[in-house]
Amino acid sequence: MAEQLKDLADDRALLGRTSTAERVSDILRSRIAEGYFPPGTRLSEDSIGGALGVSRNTLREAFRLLTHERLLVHELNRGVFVRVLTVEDVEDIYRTRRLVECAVVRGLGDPPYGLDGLAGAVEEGRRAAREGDWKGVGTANIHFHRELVALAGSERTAELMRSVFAELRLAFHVVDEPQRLHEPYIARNVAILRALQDGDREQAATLLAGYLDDSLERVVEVYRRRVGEDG
Amino acid sequence: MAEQLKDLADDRALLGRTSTAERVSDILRSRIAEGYFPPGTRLSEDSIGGALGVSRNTLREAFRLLTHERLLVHELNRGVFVRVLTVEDVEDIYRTRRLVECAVVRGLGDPPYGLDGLAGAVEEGRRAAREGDWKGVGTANIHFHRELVALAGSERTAELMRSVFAELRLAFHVVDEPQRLHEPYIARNVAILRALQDGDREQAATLLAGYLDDSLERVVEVYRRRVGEDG
DNA sequence: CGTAGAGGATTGTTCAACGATCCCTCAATA
DNA sequence: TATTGAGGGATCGTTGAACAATCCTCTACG
Repeated sequence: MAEQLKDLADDRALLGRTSTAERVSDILRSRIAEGYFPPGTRLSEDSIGGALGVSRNTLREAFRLLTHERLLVHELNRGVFVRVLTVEDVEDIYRTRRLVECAVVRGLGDPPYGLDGLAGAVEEGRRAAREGDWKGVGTANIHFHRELVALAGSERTAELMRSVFAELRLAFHVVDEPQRLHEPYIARNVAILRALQDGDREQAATLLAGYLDDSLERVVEVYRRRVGEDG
Repeated sequence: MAEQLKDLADDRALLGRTSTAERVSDILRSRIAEGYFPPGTRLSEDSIGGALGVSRNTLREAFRLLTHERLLVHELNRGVFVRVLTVEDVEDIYRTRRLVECAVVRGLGDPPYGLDGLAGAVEEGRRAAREGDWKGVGTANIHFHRELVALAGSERTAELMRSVFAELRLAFHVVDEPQRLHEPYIARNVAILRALQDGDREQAATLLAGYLDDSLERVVEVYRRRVGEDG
């Protein structure tokens, strides 16, 4: 009986998630992720609310959710806009990634670790690369690093990094050269995974730091050309 | 001229931030932080909205802001409550702190560092202790660690930890033995500061890790007695 | 003593309205 | 020509009200 009650309690989370605002924010989030709403786009309450058939209040709640995820920015009396990352934002994202991801790797206990998720993300990336789906490679890459952070076993840390990765996607979308951006890192993810499988945390952390530095450099280089102003 | 325009641009951030919902959430946030609304308190829409003279819609928007910050929990059809942390929450908070704070210290470049903020927080704690203001000691302690995180120079990391520290304050209010909780750590903060002044990052990180482990143990020990259920 | 049900109170959601603010346009002026 | 200022239209911010859904309490009954 206690077991069944526990299962029901788990399902409850699914039920409670039936909020209209959350569904709206899910829709908008994927629209933003796929580039349907490019960075800088203004999201009007009237037009979007009308198109989706939800009230302004509900829509504003959805906006607030996405604003908290830093995907939208809110300007008083002007509305919400899809975030346009500055170069400084990108640098801060990588600064945070380097800090947290390397700390996660170095802070792992003794092996073996649960590396199934990481291995799955690597495989996902290789498959996408074979099919020439470079955006898919980028997504798999983000999955890899999300799984990496999950190894720390901290809900709060995982949530922070989830939002950081979502932001990073905004930058990728501005750059829009997915192959050049993501292809080189498939092999490096494999190397990191291998180091972890060998239980060599220090080596994995070193590889990871190098990876992040290179990736930042590459993103920023293209990014500067794209966004006119500095940041 | 360009200089002056830059200064003005900095001030602009101050101008823009005036939304009723945000001001309300500021008020509630500090009320919660100071313990005026202890964990578990239900925040009624009618009474609070009436007392503050804002409409239900606006108040609900403020509630949502604080819910996103994890200071309130929302129960469907029952209202919002000041969050009651579980033991697991406390453990995850300290897991995150240990990960991030130690990584910040280890990741510092070469000395000297800008340690004025840290030194100020230490002094603030000592002064509060002299006056027997143990809650003030706790506040100063949080300031110390906030300044520590600020050394990383990452806006995102700082914001994450700000919210983590705000959560932690909820736990302190439940425990409500401020002297026993905070007094032992004044000296340890001094030691950490001294290690940093000497440029010995590794020593500082070790002290910090020990500090956090002890603090967690102490909080959890008292916390288990306070909250009836497990967590 | 335990349970079912009625009633009151509170929240969930939407809508309409009004004031405030911003943006754009256009004319006036130096 | 470039700058300033006024006006109009659009959008946002906030409120108040309305009604449905849900929860809590208390009563009545077996």
